[in-house]
Amino acid sequence: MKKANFERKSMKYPVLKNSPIFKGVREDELDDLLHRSNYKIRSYHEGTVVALADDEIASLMIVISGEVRGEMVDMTGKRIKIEDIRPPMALAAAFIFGPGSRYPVNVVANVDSEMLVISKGDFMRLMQSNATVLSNYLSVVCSKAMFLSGRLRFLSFRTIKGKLAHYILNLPLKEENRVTLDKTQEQLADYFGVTRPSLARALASLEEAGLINAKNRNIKIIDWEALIRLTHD
Amino acid sequence: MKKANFERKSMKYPVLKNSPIFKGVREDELDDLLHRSNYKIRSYHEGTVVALADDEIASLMIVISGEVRGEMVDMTGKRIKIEDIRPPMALAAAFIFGPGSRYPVNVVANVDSEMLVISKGDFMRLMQSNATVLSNYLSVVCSKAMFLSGRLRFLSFRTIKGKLAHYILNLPLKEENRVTLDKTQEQLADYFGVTRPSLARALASLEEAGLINAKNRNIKIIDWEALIRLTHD
DNA sequence: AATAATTTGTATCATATGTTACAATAATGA
DNA sequence: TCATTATTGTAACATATGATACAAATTATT
Repeated sequence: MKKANFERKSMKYPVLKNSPIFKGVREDELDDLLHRSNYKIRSYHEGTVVALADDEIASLMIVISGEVRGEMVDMTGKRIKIEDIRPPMALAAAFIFGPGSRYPVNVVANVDSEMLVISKGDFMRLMQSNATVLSNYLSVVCSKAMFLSGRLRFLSFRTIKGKLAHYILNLPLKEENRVTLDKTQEQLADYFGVTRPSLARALASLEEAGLINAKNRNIKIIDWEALIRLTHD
Repeated sequence: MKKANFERKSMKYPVLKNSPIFKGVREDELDDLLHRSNYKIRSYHEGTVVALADDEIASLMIVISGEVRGEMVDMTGKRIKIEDIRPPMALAAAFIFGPGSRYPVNVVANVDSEMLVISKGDFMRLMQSNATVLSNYLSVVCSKAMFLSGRLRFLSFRTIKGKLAHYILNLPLKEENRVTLDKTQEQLADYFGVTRPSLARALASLEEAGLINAKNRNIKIIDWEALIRLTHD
C-alpha cells in the first residue's frame, strides 16, 4: 500500500518549525504566513560575506541551511571569530528594530548556506497578524536583553573571588552543601575573562580561607555567609 | 468670548504622548487604545514599594507622575540606588516579555507617584492592533539590547588606556584632530568602572607616550594609529 | 576681584591579576 | 596496563589598578 494518501504537502523549510521565532506555529499556518511575507531565499557560497559590520540591518535573516559565523577584523587584518550561527537561528535578532540598527560584526558563510530573508516591514506586519510570532520574537529580544544585563552584572564584580563566589552560589546543589563545577578551569577562566592560573589561585584562596572544600570539580560549601558576602563587594 | 468652543476633550495623561512607547500616536487614537486596554492607575506614596526584586513581571508599568527609583539592597541592608525613573518612562521595559521575567531590582517611590499599568497580554494585543506602538516598543527593546551589548564590549577592554582610547576615538571631532571630553574625570571614571586617580594616570600616560595632547578637557589626537591599536588589546 | 567649591594632577603604598613556567595529578585511549 | 594527553596546582616576577592623601589648577559664586 502506498503511503501517498496519508502524506500532506510537506513544508518547504521544516527547520523553521524549531526556530525561536516561528516555533509553536502550525505548519499550514506557517506556510501561509511565509507566503504572505514576501520572503526570499538567498544562497551564499562558503567564505562569502553575508553582511558587513556597520551595514544597515534591513531584514530579518534566518539560517536555513549551512552555517555562518560572526567575526571581527582587527587593524592588522586578523580575524576573530565571535560565534557560529546554525539553523534555525537568526542574525542579530535583538538588534533589528533598533534605531539606525547596524550589524555589529561581519557575517561570513562557513559553508555553502541558505538564508531566509524577510524585510523589517514585512516581518513587523507578520507579527501583527500572528500573536505567536509576536510573542516569540518579544521573548527572543527580551531574553537577549536579560542575558546581556546579567552578563554585565557578572562582569561588574571586581575580583575573581567575587565572580567565583557568585558562580558557585548559582550552581545547582547536588546534595547538602555540595555542587559540581560544570566547566574546566580553562573554560571558567575564559567565561570570567581572566587567566587560568588566576582562577586556580582564587579557588585555592577560597579554600585556604575555609569558605569551601574543593576536590577536583566537586565543591563543598562550608561558609555560605562569607561566600554571599563576597558577591557584595 | 469663551474658549470652550475650541476646546476638545483633553487627554487624561498627556505625559504619555512623549513616552517612548506611545509617542507618535494621535491623541484621540491613544485615548481609544488605552480605553480598550484595561489599563489601571496605581498610586504609591513616597517610600512605598512599587515592585520587589524577583517579583514576576506581570504588567507594563509607566510612570505617570512623581518619580520612582530602582535600588538594590545588599546583605547589610544598605541600599544602593541604581537609577531614577521619571515620567513617562517604563519599568524594566526590555525585560517584560522574557521567559519567567522578573524585576531585577527593588522599585520604590521617591515621592508620591502614579503608575499606568497594562497587563502583558493586554499590551501585546495593543501592539498587534497598533503598528506605531509595536514599532515603538520594538525600538525600545532593541535599543536596550544594543546599549547593553555596547557596554559589554566596552567593559571587556582590559586596560583603562584601552577604554580611554576607545572613548576618545568615539567622541565627535570638534576640529581637525581635536575632541572635547563631555564629562569630568570623576564621571568618566565612574562610567569606566575605575577610580578617578587611575583614570587621570591613564590620561597622563597617553600624553606621556605622545598619543595625545590633553589640555583640560580638550584633547588633541597625535597618533591615531597607536590609539586604535590600544582598542585591540 | 576675591573667595569658595570643584576638578585635576601626582605621589605612595598595598594588592590583585597577568605572564610564564613547570610539576603533579587525573582522564583517556591503545 | 601503560602511555599519552588534558587538566590542575603552584611558584616567581612584573604590572596595572585601587586606596588614600594632598597640592595645584580651574571654575563657579559672591
